[in-house]
Amino acid sequence: MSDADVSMTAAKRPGRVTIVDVARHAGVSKSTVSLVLTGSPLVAEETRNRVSRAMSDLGYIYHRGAAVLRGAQSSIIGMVINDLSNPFFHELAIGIERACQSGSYVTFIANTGENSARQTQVIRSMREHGAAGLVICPALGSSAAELNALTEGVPVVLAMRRLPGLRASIVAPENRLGARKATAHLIGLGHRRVAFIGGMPMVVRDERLSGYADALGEAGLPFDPALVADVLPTRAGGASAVPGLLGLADPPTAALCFNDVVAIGVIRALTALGRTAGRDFAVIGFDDIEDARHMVPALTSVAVEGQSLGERAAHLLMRQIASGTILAETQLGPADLVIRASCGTSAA
Amino acid sequence: MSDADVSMTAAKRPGRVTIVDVARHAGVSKSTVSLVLTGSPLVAEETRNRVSRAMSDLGYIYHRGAAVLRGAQSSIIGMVINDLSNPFFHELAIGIERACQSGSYVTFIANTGENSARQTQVIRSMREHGAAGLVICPALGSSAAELNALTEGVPVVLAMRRLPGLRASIVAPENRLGARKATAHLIGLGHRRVAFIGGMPMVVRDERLSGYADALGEAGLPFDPALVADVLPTRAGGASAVPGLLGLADPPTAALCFNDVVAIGVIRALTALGRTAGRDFAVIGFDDIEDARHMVPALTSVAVEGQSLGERAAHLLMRQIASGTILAETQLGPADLVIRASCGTSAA
DNA sequence: TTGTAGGCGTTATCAA
DNA sequence: TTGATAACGCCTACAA
Repeated sequence: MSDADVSMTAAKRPGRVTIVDVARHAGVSKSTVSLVLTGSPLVAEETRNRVSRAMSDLGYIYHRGAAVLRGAQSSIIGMVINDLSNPFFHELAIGIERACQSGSYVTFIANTGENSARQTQVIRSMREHGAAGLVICPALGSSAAELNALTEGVPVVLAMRRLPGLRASIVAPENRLGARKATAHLIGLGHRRVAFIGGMPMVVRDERLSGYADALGEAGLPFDPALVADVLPTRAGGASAVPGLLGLADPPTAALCFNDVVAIGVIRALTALGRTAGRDFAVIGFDDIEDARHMVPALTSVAVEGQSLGERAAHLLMRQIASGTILAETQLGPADLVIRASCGTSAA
Repeated sequence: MSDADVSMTAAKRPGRVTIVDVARHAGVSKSTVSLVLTGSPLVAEETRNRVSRAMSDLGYIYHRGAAVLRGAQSSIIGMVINDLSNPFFHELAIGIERACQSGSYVTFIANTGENSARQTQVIRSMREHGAAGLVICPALGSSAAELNALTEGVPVVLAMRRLPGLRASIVAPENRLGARKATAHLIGLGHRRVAFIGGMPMVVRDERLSGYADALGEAGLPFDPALVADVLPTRAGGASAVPGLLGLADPPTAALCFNDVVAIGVIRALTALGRTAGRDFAVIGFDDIEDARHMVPALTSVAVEGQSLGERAAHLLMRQIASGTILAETQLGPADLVIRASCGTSAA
């Protein structure tokens, strides 16, 4: 009880207004203010109005941290995204956010940039801030064991990318089926040499590659490793694969790309080499980002509905938070081929 | 791998590990644990190790909310973005996030979708969660008075969009100058009828329109309201303006677009009408989003460096948070014309 | 170098 | 219907 403290208090910051201040101003106890805040029906109409007026008079702001400390449910949902510069993940994030808003949760977002060390940091940080649940698109090289430890006690939904061994729910598209349909379409157009471009070693890529192989097998075509280009799933990665593929002794006439961003890079590289996608070379992407339909030529792609995938992930998570259970449930979304100009109408 | 639901036993509700648990496990007092947490040099090496081991043994997670309640600095920075589906704002957000990370702040993001009621909600929510500062791209129709009340006591930096009357710092590009340079370039190519497409009534749009008018005036050309299309700053908005403009008695041969997204819509509409941007009609965008350089034709645009703008906004904010002051400082960033194919090399 | 005693803003429990 | 009081997990004194 020092005098110094008292004078400091008097000169305190733009004094944070607390329920005690509100209570004094309204002439009630702080318990009553709390009852008003939590919307209790026990408080008299007259009193409620007086308290509400006091709150706006004083510019009171609810201190959620204190409430959570006392035991209230946290309303924070954390989103951990591997690559926000890919428009697809951005669409996914919008969907998650929309659903969270309608459930009156607040989203926390972090971009890991495929860096698993950074991912560890941000997940820890979100937990320190009391996140009630997490939607994670794991960065490349994530360790399931580490993530399990890090997310102990909170529900987690993986979006798009599975991570074998992780105790979490999963929302993802039918990658294998989608890739099979796309490849079959190219084969149906008369292509016999179809490349698969892009993607790093991880489940999504393996699934899409399997679908590609499925379609080749069904058509009696050989799986030629020379036609599979392991490049970064970026525009630059896609572009970098093209010269090598076209320089093969028996070059491909079509390609299924790991995602739309890669496809955009491929189309750009083709253009630079004087070829036209959809006429000289068929290109199909994956994800069907919004840009796909606005490109020239418009990009044929496998639509996975990023926004609604995000919404479903968020709903699945919110359900677990509300029920206090942690599930390991898998929801598969559609992957439908949307045919546009970039794959042409028949083999060149 | 079945997708059947596997529910794990949930909710060991009363099981939060606190510093008291850590202290007991390590055989020290909770103050000592606190000292270790805050990195105090006062604690013995041996003790520190024992405590650290106890923390990882028990899976302890720091409770930042409790620390903030006690008086620690909040490490949350809120980003309030008007339209995350525009790649430009996404680049801005990445820049903000990167800077915040390097300052060991955590970002909170919310997309208002140009809805000012929603903006009020999310700002209130961020404050309830103890945000130390806010970066805001105000939604259309924001009220300065309301925002002033809502952000009382925390530093705010407006990014891109000013809001007259708001007590806040501002980081924005030289819109007027950039628009003037772009328009002058079109005029220099021989165009005499230059349209301005897109944008809603707000400061950014007024600035860019003023720059456009400046350049017309300098060249002795008239400002013709018929050439100014007030459409939504979206792809669809841009596309919708084209037929009307081309149908004028004395149609434009070039257009400066409010932003790149609008320009993309314009180019698409031109293509649909059998015209080619850069050959039959010159198009310049604004912002220079990453996609601009990958389009066909590549989009001439006014580069405003979204990521570095975001970084500067974040730095300005963090400086204010650290110093405990609230400034109203304006920082103007560059707006440089990047010439690519979409504006052609001479008037058609 | 470590331990003890509050108190931050809120809510839950009990009384009144 | 409202009020007093005790936590929640952490940090800042101050004492040992």
